[in-house]
Parts: sequence; C-alpha cells; structure tokens
Amino acid sequence: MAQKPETAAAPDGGDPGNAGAPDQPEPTLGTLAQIAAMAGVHPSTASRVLRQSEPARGWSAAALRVLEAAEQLGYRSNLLAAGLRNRRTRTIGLVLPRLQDYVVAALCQAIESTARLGGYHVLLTTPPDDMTAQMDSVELLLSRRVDGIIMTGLHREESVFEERLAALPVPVVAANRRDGAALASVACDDLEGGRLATEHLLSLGHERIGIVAGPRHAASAWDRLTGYREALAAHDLAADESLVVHTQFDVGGGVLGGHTLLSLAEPPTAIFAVNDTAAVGVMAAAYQRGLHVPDDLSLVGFNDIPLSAHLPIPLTSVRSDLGQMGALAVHELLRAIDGGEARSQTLPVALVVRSTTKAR
Amino acid sequence: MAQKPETAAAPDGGDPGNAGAPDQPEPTLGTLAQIAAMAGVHPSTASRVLRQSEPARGWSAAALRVLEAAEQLGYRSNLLAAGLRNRRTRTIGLVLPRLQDYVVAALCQAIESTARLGGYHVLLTTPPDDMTAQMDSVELLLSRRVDGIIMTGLHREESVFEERLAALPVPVVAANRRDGAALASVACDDLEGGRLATEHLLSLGHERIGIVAGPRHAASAWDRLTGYREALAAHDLAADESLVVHTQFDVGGGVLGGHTLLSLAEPPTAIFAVNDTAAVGVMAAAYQRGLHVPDDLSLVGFNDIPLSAHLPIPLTSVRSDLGQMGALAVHELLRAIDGGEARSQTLPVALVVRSTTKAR
DNA sequence: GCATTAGTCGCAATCGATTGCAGACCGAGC
DNA sequence: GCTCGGTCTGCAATCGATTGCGACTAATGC
Repeated sequence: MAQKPETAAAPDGGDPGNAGAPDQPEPTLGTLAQIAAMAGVHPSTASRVLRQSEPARGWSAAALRVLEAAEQLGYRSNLLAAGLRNRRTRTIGLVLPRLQDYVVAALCQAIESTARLGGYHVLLTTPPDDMTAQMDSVELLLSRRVDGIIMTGLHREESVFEERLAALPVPVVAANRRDGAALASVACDDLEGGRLATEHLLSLGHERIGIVAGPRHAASAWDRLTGYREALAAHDLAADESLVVHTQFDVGGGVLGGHTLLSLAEPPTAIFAVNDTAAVGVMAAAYQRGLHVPDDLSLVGFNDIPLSAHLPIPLTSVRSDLGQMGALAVHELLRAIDGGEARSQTLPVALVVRSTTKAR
Repeated sequence: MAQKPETAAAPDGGDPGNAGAPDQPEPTLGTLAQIAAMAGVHPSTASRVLRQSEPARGWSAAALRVLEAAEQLGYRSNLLAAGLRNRRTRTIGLVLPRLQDYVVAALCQAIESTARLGGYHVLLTTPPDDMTAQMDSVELLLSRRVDGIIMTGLHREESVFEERLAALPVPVVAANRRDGAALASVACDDLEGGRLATEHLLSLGHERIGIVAGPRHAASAWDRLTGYREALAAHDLAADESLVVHTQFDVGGGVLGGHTLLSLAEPPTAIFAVNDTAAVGVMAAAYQRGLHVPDDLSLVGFNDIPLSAHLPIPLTSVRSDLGQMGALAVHELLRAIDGGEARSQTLPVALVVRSTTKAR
C-alpha cells in the first residue's frame, strides 16, 4: 500500500541544475566514484588516498587531485557501504530502559562521548523495563549489525536471558549491575555502598533503619539492599522485613516508600533510599507528615546526583562515578570487539555526608 | 593486520556443533543467500518472500521452504545492505546536547519510542552545547546516511548554521525551540508560558519579580524571558534588568541565579525560573539565606517535570508535554522524509499552581 | 483448445567502499 | 646498463539485499 512507482531521478540525465554553485558545500554528499572521475583516477586509488592519514613521502599529484575533489564535493564516506564490506560498523548498540532517570541518562551521555572518542557511533533504544522488550531491542540492533551492545536494565535472576545474550554473535556488556554468570559488567560497588550508608546511620545511633529498596528485579538495588542487611547483621540487629519496601526508582516511588515506612506502628528513625531520586521522594513524604529532616528522620541516598548537593537540605549520599562507569563499559566492550575479552569491573564508592543525617 | 584467514563456518559443512538444538536462535544471523541455498531457490526469491507481508493466494511451496529456512537460521535482514541498496536507512539522527537534563532525556525517550513505532532506529549524539560541536555531530550522522535529523540544542540567532542545516540533503527538524527562519520546529508555547508564569505572580500581588533566565543562547529560554517581559509591560511595570539573570539550566545555575537575585539591594519577592531544575536550585538558595518558600519568596518553574510535584514543597510550574513534543518532532520529520514538508508545531502550555507561590 | 492475463521465479545489475593481486614505474646499487 | 626493492595504480571481486526485465507456468475466458 502507498507504493510509489519509482523514487525517480536516480541515474538518469545530468545533475538537475545545481552545477552552478561549486563553492558551497554540495547538498549531495559525493561518492568515491565521483571523486575518482573528477580526479581522473580509479575509485580504489581515491579510497586509498582518503584513508591514508599520512603519505610516506608527500602527496603524489594524483593524490592531491583526489583530495581537492573530495573537498569540493564535500565528500562524506558512506559508512553503510564501508560497514557492509568490512563487516564492522563501528557502531555500538545501547539498550537503556528508563532513560529519564538521571542515572541512566548520565550513563548514556558518558557512553556516547567515550564511544565517539573511540570512533564509534551509538544506536540507542529505550525499551520498557522488562526483559522481553529488551530482547526485542537487541534483535533490532543485531539487524543493524552493531559491533557490540551495552545494556543497563538487565534484571537479576534471569539467567536465561543472560545466556542468550552471551551466545550472541557480538559481545554484550552490562552496566550498572554486578557481573552475572555469563556476562561481563561494569558497576560500582553497590554492596559496599549499601554497607557504607547503613553503617553511617548506625554510627549515628539509629537502630531502626528503613530502606526504600527499588524494584525487586533491579540488580544494583538488590546489592545495595544486601549491603544494608549485612551492615545490620554485623551490628547484631534483628532483620525487620517490614522496614524493607520495594518501589519504583522514580520520585513517586520514593514518596510511596517513605509514606509506607513512616506510617508503620513503629516507624524508622532513619531511611536509606537506594537512589537519590527516590530519596527526594522520601523527603517529600516526611515533610508531608510534618517530620523534619534530619531532626526527626535521617536520610541517605545513593549515586550522589548533582541535584542532591543542591537541595534545600543537601542530601547525604553514596557517590558513584557514572561518567567513569559509562566510559569503562565502552572500553571493555571495545576490547571484546577487538577480539579480546571484556572484563568485569567494580568501581569504588564513597559516602558523602551532608545535611540529611544526624545523630539520634 | 589482525586479519583472520576466514570467518569460517558460513555455508560449509554442518553447523559447528549446536545442530542438536535447532530451536535456539542461531548465534550467526544468516544471509539471504544462505536461506536461498537451503530452500533451493534464488536469493531474489527469498527476498521477495520475506518482505511480502501477505501472499496473494497462499504461500507457494518454495515460499514455505524459504520461511522455514529463515526461521531455522534465525535470519535477521542486514539493514546495512538494504540501506545501501535502497538509499534509505530507516534511521534518524539525534543531536541532543545536555542529555542529563531531564527535559532532554524525556524528549529523547519520546523520540526513540515514536521512531521505533514507525519502524525507525535512532542514532544518538550528545555533543557539547556549542554549535560547532553540534555541526560536527551532524556531519557524523550524515556519514551514516541517516534519513533525517532532530536537534534540540540549536542556539538562537545563529542563522548561518540554520541555513546550512536547511541545505542538507536530509531534512532537519528542531525540537524544543520556536521555529526559526529556515527550519521547521516543534516546541511548546514558550512565550505564552513565560507570560502565564509571570502573570500568575503579578496576580498574587508581586511586583518585583526576578527571572533566572537560562543561558543567553537558548532559544526556548529566551522566549520564556520574552513572555515575562511582555507580561510585565502589560502591567506597566518598569523593566529592571538587574532582575534578569542568565545562568546554566542545571541546579547549580539555579542556585547561582537565586543567590544573585536575592542578594540584590532590593531583592525580588518572587522568582520565575525558566526551567524546573533551576527552580530547585533557587529554592536551595532561598533556604540557605533563611528565606522560606512561599512565605518570603514565591517561585515558579517551567516544564513541570515529575520531580516538581513531589518536592517537599511542590513547585508551581508551567506544564509542557515533552512526550508529545518528541512524538510530534518525529512525525514531522517522517513526513519530510516521505517527501512532504515538515511543519512547525506549537504545543499548548498550562500553569500548574502548587505550593511555591503565595499572595504577597 | 487456444489466447490472454496474472503470478512466480531466476538472472544480473546495483548501491559504495574496500582490498588482494598484478603490472607499471621509480630510484638505487652493482 | 641491468636488476632489485619499493611504491603507486588499476582491475576486479566482495559485502548482502533489492528490483527491473524476461521467461515460464498456471488460471481464466471465449
């Protein structure tokens, strides 16, 4: 349906009529053949000249003509054709659910910048945050023949998918999640971060510490929760499961989690939110209930996003370097693309104490 | 260098060893030629079968064999080759500086989702927020032969670039910025939004209204500023340029702008921040100076990002539908790609009154 | 039964860049 | 003067999907 008879005007008569303005960058990016014709050489020669960075002993006359023709034509190599021939597209695919989340966006930005520096482009997908949709995205990226894939939304305990990803004809690196069985991954030390946050609160004398623990399927959140549990156990504090609330990562999730915890018969005196955005939500919930942070409630977040430092009451948080995480993910992926092995990396975290935590 | 003798295992003997599990998607995405060989037909036939959605009168025997072969091989069409042949990649390029900004990320997400629905992929670049870097990104995208480009970071009063973009061999649509001379664009009614915000404050009795006006080069911010000026003028209030502060869009910019305004000899009683993120920064600045919002200072933001509704003191803001903006940008771009003309669109805005504004 | 029509299939060219191979050409060394 | 090593070029094949053209088959109408 809606089928045009022909795209028309392809190889027929001479150029429509813009031959009159050769000084302005041509609207039609040329081809090697055009350059070759203009310079009076074979396309292969043109190709060699243009990809050769430095001529051993000065440019030959032909080479100079090629260079000039390319300049005049505003030539841009057709990476499609090159990719087809080379079986290498210099493109990496991204599967990043929840791109609106600052953490994901920052990761994305870092990945793109690093990839560009390495001469790679980035094909982005932001599927819904379920594994089926993510696998669909992967299929799409494969069709485009990306050289490798970075994913941030892998769910924990879904090793089926992980194995399928590992069996793909291109390497896959997981970011912002601890290394699983089959896939290399780059993440910050979520476990340690969870411990740090919790121990900070314990050291301030809090014993009833709630946690807004993110979605159950989120691997990073789960590790932070585990760190929290370990810290409590290390202090011989009984685990109270009513203090653990799973919600979404967004502000709304934080509000919900905050209200849930604060409406307990015996509410916590401190809350650890496994991400800063949710922590802001908790702050709002506390405020709505007439509680003052940090006087009535201590609060720790995670990731130390820029917002956190600039809140009316600056947020105590666990800092993770998202820029480095993204860069490292790209490096590991490129290593795998170049025939090496992607290695899992864990980045250090650090507690940044600000104004939302206070001794009991 | 690093040249493998042969990719091996293509159409030769039996599959390496996983022939025992034909149900699992093969790690090597096949080619049309392989399918054709397996089904005993010509590649062109395979191509026709696979792209034909509905067989006029049932599948022919050959077609069925093709389908089965494709299934068995886990065939994924090589979009590179198809794009080369068709001179259409079904890919749109994105030039989105400042992706960490929620506004940009939300736009990006909407664009990607809409594009995917339309059968398009998205090549993302997030260059630094200057026009030179953005034009470099455009060049890169052109090399990849994208079918069209969406940009969100175009600076105002840089018509040189705008004209160059309009002269490109592929259509370009600007998003989140009023239509300029040469380019179609999709934006919300920033002018009206600026007016609404300011008039709201005026109606509450404020007469000394400061504005944290974003970077000078930002077109959307400038329009909001203009709306602010118009509203003041309509109320016969003298323009006081010391009440206009240009900063970055991020929280830090808001903090800076807030402090600047609040440290004036005669500080404003209300502030309009042209984006919510900066508004949060202003709130922090006020808090740091011992001022209470909204008792001592009224505050209006712009964009109504999800965070705003869930702040301890929910932010009054001008709502713009970023999801729709992204979707519309894609629609207009696709229209242009299909040979039509991209039309500029302006989306309505609405004031959402919450708790940061109060009568004087 | 024969001619017309519609649909199917194979052939080969095409999109544009890349690269192995082989011939041409250069200067140098004997 | 001749040969050797090295560089520059051209030729042609290749990557994989698509499509116009022509041949062939099947179905329909008279």
